[in-house]
Amino acid sequence: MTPQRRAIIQILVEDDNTHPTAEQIFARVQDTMPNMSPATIYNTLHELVEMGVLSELELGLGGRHYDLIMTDHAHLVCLDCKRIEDVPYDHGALALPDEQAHGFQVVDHRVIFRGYCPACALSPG
Amino acid sequence: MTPQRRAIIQILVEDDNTHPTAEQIFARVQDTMPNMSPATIYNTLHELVEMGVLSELELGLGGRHYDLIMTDHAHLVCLDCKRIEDVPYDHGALALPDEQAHGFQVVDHRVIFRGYCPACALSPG
DNA sequence: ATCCCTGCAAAGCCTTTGCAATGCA
DNA sequence: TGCATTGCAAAGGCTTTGCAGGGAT
Repeated sequence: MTPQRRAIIQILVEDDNTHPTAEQIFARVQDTMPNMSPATIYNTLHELVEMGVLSELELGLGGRHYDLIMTDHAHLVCLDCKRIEDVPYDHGALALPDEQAHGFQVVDHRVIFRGYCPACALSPG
Repeated sequence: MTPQRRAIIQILVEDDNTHPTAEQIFARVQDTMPNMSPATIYNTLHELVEMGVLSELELGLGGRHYDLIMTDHAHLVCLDCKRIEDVPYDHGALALPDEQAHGFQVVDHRVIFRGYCPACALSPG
C-alpha cells in the first residue's frame, strides 16, 4: 500500500458515482502527485479490479470506466452527453436458463440502460 | 451501395454470430479486396450502425464488436477465451421504473452475461 | 458535371511494455 | 536488505482524420 495507491483509491472514494476513466483519474491525481506516471494508474486499477474492489465498465461510450463495488446496480447512460447514472438493480432478478447457457459457468451479468438525459432530450445534438 | 459496402455486409451476413470486430472484418475482407482501406471499414460500419442495421457492442472484452440486428438477444461472453454467444432475451422483460430513470428517455437496454465456457472452466488460464 | 466514396498516409487517443531507480517493509 | 513498485520513455493497438483521385448517377 503505497502513497500512489492511496491517492488513486481516495479519488475513487471521493468521486464515487462519477465513474471516471483511467485518464480522468490520471488527470485528477496530478493535483496532488504531479509526476505519477500513467503506468502506475493502470497498474493500480488493474490490481484493484483483480482484488474485487473495483469493477471495470465498458458502457458503449468508448472508454473504460471504474466503479467502486458498493451494491448491486445497473447503469444508465446518456447516448448524447455520455452522462452516467447508477440505478438500483437486483442481480438476482435475471438468470440465464441452463439450456441457454451453452455450458458456460455464468458468474455475473451486467445491465446497461441507454437513452437521453433530460438536457439532451430537449436539445439533441 | 458500393462494392466495398457489399463486401463488408456480406461478411457480416455470412459470419453471423461470430460478432467480429472492425479489425477482424478488415482482415477477412482482404481476401476479396486486398486494398480496401481501414477508413472504408470504419466508415461503413458507422453508417450501418447509424442506419440501424448493425449494433456496436462493447462487451468488456476490450474491443468493439459488430452484430447484425436480427432479433432480441443478449450476449454471453467467456472471460477467459473471449468467446461470444447469443442468448435469447426478451427486452420487454426488464424495464426501468420512472422514479429511477433520472428523467432520462430510455431507448433500450443491453444485457451481458459473463462467465467461463466449458473448455475454459476445465482448464482456467 | 456533380457529389459521394475510396485509398492512402499520417496523426491521434488510450494503454501497455521494458528497464533502471526508488523506496517501502 | 530484498523485493515489489515507481517513473520514464517508447512502442503498441486500434481508430480517426485530411486530402486528393475516382466512380457512379
